[in-house]
Amino acid sequence: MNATGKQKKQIYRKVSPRVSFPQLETEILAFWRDNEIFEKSLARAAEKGEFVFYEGPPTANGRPGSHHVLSRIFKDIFPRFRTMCGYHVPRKAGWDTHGLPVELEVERQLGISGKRDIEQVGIAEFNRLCRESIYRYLGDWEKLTERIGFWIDTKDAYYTLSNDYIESVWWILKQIWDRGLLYYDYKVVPYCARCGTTLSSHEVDQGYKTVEDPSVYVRFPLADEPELSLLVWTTTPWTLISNVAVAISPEIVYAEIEQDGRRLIMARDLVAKLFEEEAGIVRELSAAELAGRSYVPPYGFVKPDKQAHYIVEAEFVSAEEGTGIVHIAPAFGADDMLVARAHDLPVVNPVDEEGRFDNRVEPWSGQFVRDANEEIVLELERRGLLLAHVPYEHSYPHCWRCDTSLIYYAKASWYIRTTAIKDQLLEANETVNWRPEHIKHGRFGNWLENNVDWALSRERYWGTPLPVWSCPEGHRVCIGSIAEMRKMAVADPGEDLDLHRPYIDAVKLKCHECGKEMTREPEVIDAWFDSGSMPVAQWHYPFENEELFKERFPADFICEAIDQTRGWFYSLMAVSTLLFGTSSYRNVVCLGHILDREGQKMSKSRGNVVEPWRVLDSQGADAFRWYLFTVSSPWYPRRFFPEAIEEVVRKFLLTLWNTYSFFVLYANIDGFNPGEHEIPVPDRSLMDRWIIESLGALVSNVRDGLESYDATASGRKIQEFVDDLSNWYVRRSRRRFWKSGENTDKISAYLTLYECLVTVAKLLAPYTPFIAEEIYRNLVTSVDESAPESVHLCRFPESGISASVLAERMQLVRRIVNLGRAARNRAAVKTRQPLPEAVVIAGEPEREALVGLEHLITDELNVKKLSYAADSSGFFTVLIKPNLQKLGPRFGSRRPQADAAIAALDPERALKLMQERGGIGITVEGKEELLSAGELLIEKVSRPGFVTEESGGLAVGVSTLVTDELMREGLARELVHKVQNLRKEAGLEIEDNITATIYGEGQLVEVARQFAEFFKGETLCRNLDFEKESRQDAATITVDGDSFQITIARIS
RNA sequence: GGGCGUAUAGCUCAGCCGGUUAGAGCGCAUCUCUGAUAAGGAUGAGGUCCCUGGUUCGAAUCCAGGUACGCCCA
Repeated sequence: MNATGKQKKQIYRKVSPRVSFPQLETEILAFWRDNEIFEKSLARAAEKGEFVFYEGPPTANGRPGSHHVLSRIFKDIFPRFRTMCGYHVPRKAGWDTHGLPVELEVERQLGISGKRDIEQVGIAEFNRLCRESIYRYLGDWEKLTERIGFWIDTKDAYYTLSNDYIESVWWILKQIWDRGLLYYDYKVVPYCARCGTTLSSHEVDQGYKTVEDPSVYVRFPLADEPELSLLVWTTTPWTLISNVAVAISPEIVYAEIEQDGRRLIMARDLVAKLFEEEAGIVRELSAAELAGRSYVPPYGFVKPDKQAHYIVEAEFVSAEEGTGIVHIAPAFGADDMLVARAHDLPVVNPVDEEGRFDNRVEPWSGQFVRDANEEIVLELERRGLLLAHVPYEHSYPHCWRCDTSLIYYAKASWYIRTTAIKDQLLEANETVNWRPEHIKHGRFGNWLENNVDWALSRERYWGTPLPVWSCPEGHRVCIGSIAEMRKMAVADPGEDLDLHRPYIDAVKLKCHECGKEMTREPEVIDAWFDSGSMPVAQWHYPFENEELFKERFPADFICEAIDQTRGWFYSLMAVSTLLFGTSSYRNVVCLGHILDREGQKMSKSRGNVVEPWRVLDSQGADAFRWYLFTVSSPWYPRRFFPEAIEEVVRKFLLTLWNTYSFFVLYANIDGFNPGEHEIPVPDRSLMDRWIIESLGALVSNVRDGLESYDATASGRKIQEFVDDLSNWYVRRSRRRFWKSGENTDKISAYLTLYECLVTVAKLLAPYTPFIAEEIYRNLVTSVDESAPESVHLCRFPESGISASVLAERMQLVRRIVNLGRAARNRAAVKTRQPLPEAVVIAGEPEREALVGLEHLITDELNVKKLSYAADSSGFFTVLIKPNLQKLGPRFGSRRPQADAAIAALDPERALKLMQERGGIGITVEGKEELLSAGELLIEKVSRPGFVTEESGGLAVGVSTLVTDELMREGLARELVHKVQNLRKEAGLEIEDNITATIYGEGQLVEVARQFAEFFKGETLCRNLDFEKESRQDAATITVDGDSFQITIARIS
């Protein structure tokens, strides 16, 4: 019996209700590390086989931020869950180490900018610094990864910069080459002629400015009908020199017009826009009539090597502005290049890499193209080809480094013909389970539908070198392995060759066809190809690990943020589809972004990034994780700021913690060991059965949720359960733990609470692995030596509980309690003051549902008895309302009249009729209509003498009659309450016994005498004495103006 | 410019199929309970359900067009 205070050995480690989660987590981390728990979870027999996870390699090119925490914990939770379900879930880490961001970081660090600068530094040195730069932040990443509890094997990580990795990538490229899908061609890119460099779209975005360009309307006479001209519009006159065709749209109607004695062709709908007065339309022409006709080009500096200068049809031509006839210069426009490809047009490019006309363009040779615009316009005018010339203001990109206006320029690069496997890609996508679903046929599906060939090469330095060598004769070879390269090498490159530039560039091969020396093509490849190759390259397949690769392909689960749809999600799928014709992943969780408090994207430049360590050090990883898992659906963008996490700590983690510490406190006092007792659930109280059933429902819910990759809904369910457990089960069961002696009811309560806590710990293990471990270890491993040493080595709970009506019954109890409390509040009577009666106004079904649960209501409301009033007549005001859900469909547009007829009924009479005859007639637009019971809603309220609260058809009245006896009992409870506070203030332990002496006289002392036994039982008081004299050094207790003095002392 | 997503209380979010008085938590005010609790309960203040139009007896919900923000593409 706890009240005796006899000392027993503490079974469980004492738990302070005050806890520092960050400190606790540090201890748990040490436990995991020292005992190799992660390794053990991997080493266990996998009953259910492999569950394959692929780590999308982060670029460790800067410090990790809060958004990385988001993706990394989602990468963690599902593998943890699957592991607990009996799968073997290897988690190989990986690092994306190549690419432009790394180079830019090094450029910044060196204070240089651009390719010329880099080459001045030297590629060897530059790449050495790139390599260094990657490793600089790796430690930060590993530290954060461990701290947030992301279990991934960083010791066995793959690095995209390793020779093994590169060799696998080469092998993949060779497969693609052998199928003829790797080719070299022109692509039009934004280009800064001054810096001599291509700009990425991101860089282009940074440099848009509003500028004024000449916009010209130029005549292109038809070859076989020179007096009739096509009217062409352009804002880049300098590109006219490279014209090879004009494009028209099949959607547009064209017209021949006569203007100032000239006959012109242009889009009919633009005629009025271009010429202020109505121009003379001679006739209309369809695109089909025009297509294929030849015209006289404006310039003949460069002779095209293919058929050119005729009219083609293209979808992109619009009738928004211009003339509906678009001049095509494939070297200087992306759309133009597409048209050129489609029609096998020549690419004419008389512009050098510095943006100047070459010597073929005699008049302007050596001049920067945009600077030549003005003279070109004048020259056109002299020849009578210029029809109009108007300044045109528009937004145009400039180089963010040097402010030079960019040109679009055809650069040759290497492509993978992904368009050839588009159908396979679409098929592969069908096999993937996307979360959220809309990505599949939305963003990602659309992207696949609009697939264009993969621009693979980059004229850069720090990346996987393109394994293509060529000889002066134009023979080319793609190398698929180091061995192959060795065999063809002119001079053996040595064993420890770094496959990066510049070392690989020095390797020369001997051409199989002509015997001449082959040099490597200078490009490196897109870093996305590296990461997309990871299913193969992480294993150095096919050079080794064949078994491993086969076992771990494809992935069951991957997870990244939404910006990866065109990034890793695509590159991963494209590479595996190219190689094997299938997707490399089955399930993918696509996360939204983390925004700041204002809904703006977090970025370094805005300075609104929340540093993850700030959260981890003050609130801990579990809090961070729980917040991110449960605050909203992970695929929505979510606003985030550190204070938001405080709520999670208070609301969830501390509630759980206090429930746990409550259990440990009492279980230690009672020496409760679950292994020593067995009480079948059906033999326990309704309260116990209720919470066990709720737990069972929770288990199935969480299982279902995690199986379908939804952590949020089930996380919220856990939170609700913990709230119920703490604020209803424990709250209502507290006296059962406190009761003296050992009895079935008390043991039932312990067993029940124990089972709830242990199960919740297991359910939480994937979510909040730290607190779950703490609770599990203290509650389970302390009493069961055969239990797994870590919650993460346990099996995830299974639900064997079938649904019953108990949940609904308890729900009813809680609704009644809520109404009763509301009523008390309204009557302004404290809960400590007992009241004679609460009346539940409800029907027979409710009455039956409450059998066996009444004590919960009387206890909670502090009333002497619970009674029922089923028959409401005479006690209530009755209200009737139309049931719109039923009457809407029935009456349709006549419903307002029906509403009016119902409103005109006498509610009392209507209720009576309804009860007696089951129906009531009304008149709607002169027609008799019979309403049945379900078609009206009936509400009842209030009863004289009681304070009544009503909600949702249920009402509870509380009698406010306080008799003298009840008042004295209320005072007694006040006394107990005050003395309990004294005990607390005196620092007494919960199980300490005391003696007490009361000094003084008056009503309050009389109450104490009358309720002495009650008082002694509640306060663990062995001896209560009374003295008449008051004593000034004692504590004073005052209730309602009456007071006495009291001293208490602990019995040792 | 195009595609996809998001918008509900001061804040973070629920709201299924169209239905009656649009909810929860936090925060604020007042009251209250408690020998586990940093907790719990009650009441109150707080809403242009982003805007406009449409469908419907009835729209936060469905449709169309817009606005703002985010991502991707051009």
